[in-house]
Amino acid sequence: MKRTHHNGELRLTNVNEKVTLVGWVAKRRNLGSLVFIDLRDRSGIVQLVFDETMEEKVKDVRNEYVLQIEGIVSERKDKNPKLPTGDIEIKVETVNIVNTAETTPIIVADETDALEDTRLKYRYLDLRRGPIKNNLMLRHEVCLIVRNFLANLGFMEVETPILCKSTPEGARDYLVPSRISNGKFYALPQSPQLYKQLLMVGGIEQYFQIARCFRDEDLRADRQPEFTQIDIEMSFVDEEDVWCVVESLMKEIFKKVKNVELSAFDRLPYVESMSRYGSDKPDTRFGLELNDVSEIFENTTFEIFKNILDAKGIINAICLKGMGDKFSRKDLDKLQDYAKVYGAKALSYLKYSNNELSGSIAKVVSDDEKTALINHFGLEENDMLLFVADKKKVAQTALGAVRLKIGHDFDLIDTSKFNFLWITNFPMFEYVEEEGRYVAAHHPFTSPNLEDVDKLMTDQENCYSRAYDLVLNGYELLSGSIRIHDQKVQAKVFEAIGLSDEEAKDKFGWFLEAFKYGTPPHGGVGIGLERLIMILSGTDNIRDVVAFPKTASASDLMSEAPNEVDAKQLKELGIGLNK
RNA sequence: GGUCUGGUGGUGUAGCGGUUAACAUGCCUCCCUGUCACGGAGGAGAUCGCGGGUUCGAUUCCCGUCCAGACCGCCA
Repeated sequence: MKRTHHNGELRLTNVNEKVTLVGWVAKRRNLGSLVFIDLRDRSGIVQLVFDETMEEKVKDVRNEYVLQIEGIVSERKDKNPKLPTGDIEIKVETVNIVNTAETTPIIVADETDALEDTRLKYRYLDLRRGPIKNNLMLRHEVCLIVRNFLANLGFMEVETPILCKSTPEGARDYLVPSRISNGKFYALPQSPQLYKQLLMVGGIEQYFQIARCFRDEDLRADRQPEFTQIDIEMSFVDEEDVWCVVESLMKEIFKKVKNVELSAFDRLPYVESMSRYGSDKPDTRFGLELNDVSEIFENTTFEIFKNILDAKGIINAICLKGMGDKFSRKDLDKLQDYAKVYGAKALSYLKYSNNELSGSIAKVVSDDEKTALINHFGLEENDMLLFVADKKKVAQTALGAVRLKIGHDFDLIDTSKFNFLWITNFPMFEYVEEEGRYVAAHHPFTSPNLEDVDKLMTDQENCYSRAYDLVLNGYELLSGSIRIHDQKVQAKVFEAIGLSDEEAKDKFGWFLEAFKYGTPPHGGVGIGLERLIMILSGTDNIRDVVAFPKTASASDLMSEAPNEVDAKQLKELGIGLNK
């Protein structure tokens, strides 16, 4: 179909040119024998003018009709500074109505109307609008940068299987029944983890893939059941090598997309991140750091604090400078409810005013303790302290969540910043009370810290790993690790998480078999592409950066997937219906 | 699995124990030669998500359910 220009690109320099344009009717303004039509294509909008000789031909044209027109680019008398093409318009000479359109359920031209569920049901109409389309274009641009940049560094892209063997540990798998082997199942990959490690065994040395991953877990504003990972793995490397590649990749992306020069990324060990921010993905664009004030209450007579300290819990506090008068009793109750969501039993507070501490625990805190608090925080008029006393992890995460909420609610966050932060030295294991055992905090192929290898069996609690996350503005942008390449260490790790030789062989034997034949030291990362695009585009909703996303209940409002299938299909798969 | 919020013309909202269910926008008809959120006149369009209960009477109150969203659990 003939077309000489893209609508949004026409400028004064095109004046007097004869052009052929195509697109959708974004808006029409009929002034009788003079008609204006805004014609939209992917590049933008241009105004068409139809004079009295043309009016008859377009009088039945409606929004979203598809037109092809020929006309002359002309300079406007009244320019529209709001439009990139606002200096010119097209005097139309011929018009071809290529297709008609019914009245659309959402008004494409009005980008504020319609709630998200309606927009999702008619996603193809939502895509005609600017915001989602621009995010997809940005995503495309980033993927191109990634491919070119990594290829130039010597990485090669390899596709790994989508139909995989189900791995028991970790996220819930999406299962695919096998028709040829009734009763057996494939799993969709949670990530290409095992395959990319086998590529390292296979001598690929530097691999990457823009890989689709699947996890059958509940959704969140930043989580979809299927998502894309920029997956990278490298042989003969340690942490510094991996971090260097990732940093330079991020610098390239931010330079090209945002024209921002990133400085070297900060690093923070996991334990310190938890104690200072109460999170392993801290937003460091603002302060309000957590303080462990347990020592001040060492000899407290306040029963609740005493019991918590006796049970090896901690008293955590944050200091809100000059904000005491910003919190009413009701606000503090609400904030306490918020802390309770994260498992805290209470959120206590003390306000400092007229050289005195008052508040929820003022009566049960001794004068010595008050003096110690005032000195510790250097309290001044109208400062306020918030406390969570609990098991260490609860005290940290609950107060960390409160910290973040206050940061958001009081606009303490400098949104112009991009704070990259490596979180390092993650714990190797995590104790799961329900199962009564330690599990791998990352995955069981993560290498322990070399100095902690001896602790694998004796002191799991204090065993740290060579896993790392890259955090950007409070989002976990990627996870990665240096993997185990030594079979003996691997066997110890399996033993530590209570996996017998037999079980390990049954579950991962196909994978471990490969490690017998000369495995290079290797490591890598998986970068969450959607989260990166979210931050680059400034949205906090992952659905805004996915062409056809799922709802919170993992369904597609447009196609109505998942759906019931024919009994015949199930029979072929050897799956019975409980009906 | 849990907590919370929402569901009213095509779309977005208002409302309320008894209404002719309101407003904006979109849609339809007519008028209009410089609009660009065009303007003007008129019109159509809603069993108030679904089921049950309370009540003389429920869109409104209660219970259940479905859908959408946020969060906790979960996400090696």
